[in-house]
Amino acid sequence: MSENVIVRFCPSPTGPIHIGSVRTGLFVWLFARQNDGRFILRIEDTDKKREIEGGVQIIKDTLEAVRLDWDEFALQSERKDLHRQYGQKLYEKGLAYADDVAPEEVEQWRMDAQTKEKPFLYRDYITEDRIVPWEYGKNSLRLKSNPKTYNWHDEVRGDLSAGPETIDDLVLIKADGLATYNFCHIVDDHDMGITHIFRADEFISSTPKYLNIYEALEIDHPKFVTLAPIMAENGKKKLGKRDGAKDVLEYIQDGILVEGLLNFLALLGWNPGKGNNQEIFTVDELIKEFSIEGIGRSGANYDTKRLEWINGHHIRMKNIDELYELSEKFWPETSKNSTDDYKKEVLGLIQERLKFLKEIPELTNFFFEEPKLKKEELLNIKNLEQDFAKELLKSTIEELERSDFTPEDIQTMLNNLLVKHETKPGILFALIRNAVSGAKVTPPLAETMSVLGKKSTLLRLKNSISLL
RNA sequence: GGCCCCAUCGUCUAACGGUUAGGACAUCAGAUUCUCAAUCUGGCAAUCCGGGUUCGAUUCCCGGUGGGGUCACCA
Repeated sequence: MSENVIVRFCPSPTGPIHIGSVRTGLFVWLFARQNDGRFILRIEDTDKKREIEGGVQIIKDTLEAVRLDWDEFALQSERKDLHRQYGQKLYEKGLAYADDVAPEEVEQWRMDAQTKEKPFLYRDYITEDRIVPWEYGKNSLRLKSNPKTYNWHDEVRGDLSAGPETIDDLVLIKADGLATYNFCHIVDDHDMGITHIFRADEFISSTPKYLNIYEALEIDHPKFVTLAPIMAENGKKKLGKRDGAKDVLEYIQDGILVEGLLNFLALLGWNPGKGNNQEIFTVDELIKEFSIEGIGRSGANYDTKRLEWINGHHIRMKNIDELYELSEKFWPETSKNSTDDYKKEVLGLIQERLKFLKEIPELTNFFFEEPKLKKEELLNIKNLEQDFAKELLKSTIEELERSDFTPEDIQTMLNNLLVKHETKPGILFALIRNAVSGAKVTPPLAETMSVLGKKSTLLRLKNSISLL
């Protein structure tokens, strides 16, 4: 693409960041990195009523957690003098005005429009005599709009247009002296030299209003790149905070890898196209392959199963040392006295069946703690007689005492036992699995016992005999 | 309600007028000397409806339907 790509991601500090926002951030970031451009994190904090304590930090923490690094940071509220200057310019040109209509009255106008089943347009209600001199910080400044049909081009949606009925006299600078998003994003984008605006679907309908402002300001607008919304799982609603949209940090806390999450999000609304069926991407591959042409038009449903499948791939792509490092916070309490080497071996056994790291405790607990078995649980195997079970366990112990406990050797001995007792793996292996792990689900037996070690394995086998 | 956007298997999507409509997730079988997973093989499964344009429409146009968005001194 072009050389001097400058793009921005603009969350507002109103709470946890959900995946819809991060998806937008990811696309912006990928585009910047791909084009050796500049990625600006600009916090839209001009609504002080909605801002929450620590909101800015949450945004920074979240982006850091998913490794979207920014080249420049800005707080929009600190740029209010610039916004004021631009507002002043419009005011002097007669393209903006202040009025003294009270919020309550505006609310009445709105109700009136609603009763008439018409869209509420401020310009239909404001009258000349209500206009007053603009006093910055005391009253608000509104655009004197120029209602007409606007046509524009969107990099994803193509040619779009909307008629004059969508144009209105919106507030540019609020009575508190801070600009509205509608105004200051335009000023800041222009001032920062933004080349592409990535944003979601819901901004299409306000774009004509923005075009009106660009025109009044006599400046060009960046290229528009519209992203389709992400819909809530199972639902047809746009994914929002109230629809159970999860805080992105929660995914990380559940042990979804950053690579997995970004891979998943990238594929929600983008694909390499051209018959390219690749599903699993590293971050570097995403940077390389990403393209605006590959961005889809229609909304995508968020699908947990797919996220887990993708994440499983990324888990398996890690070598054991990397994965072990990532797994640090996920081990069960019972493992605290175990060595790193032992835990690494355990991890190696479960790596390929892990979808996210929070599953580690349930899959590994028996490696660290002796099973507390009841007799019925031990014998809960089809057609298994107690006496035969006892015989099998005794025989298993005798064999394994002579083993060097490599998985291969254990497997050989297990096979011998099958022949010797004329039984099936479904019975013998299930019995041993019960005795050794107390778990219904484990990695393959021989490997499990090998990692567990000779001493521990034999002890557990003996303990289970004493139950019978 | 006005305006705007969107529409292919249950889900994510490919096919930029000509394909037996492809892939993936999920699901269902089978294989892998045992469970679970991974892997492999196979099955099920879609062009919202109606009109055009065209020799030919998933693809282009119009209308409907459905879904989403928007109409704040929120972003």
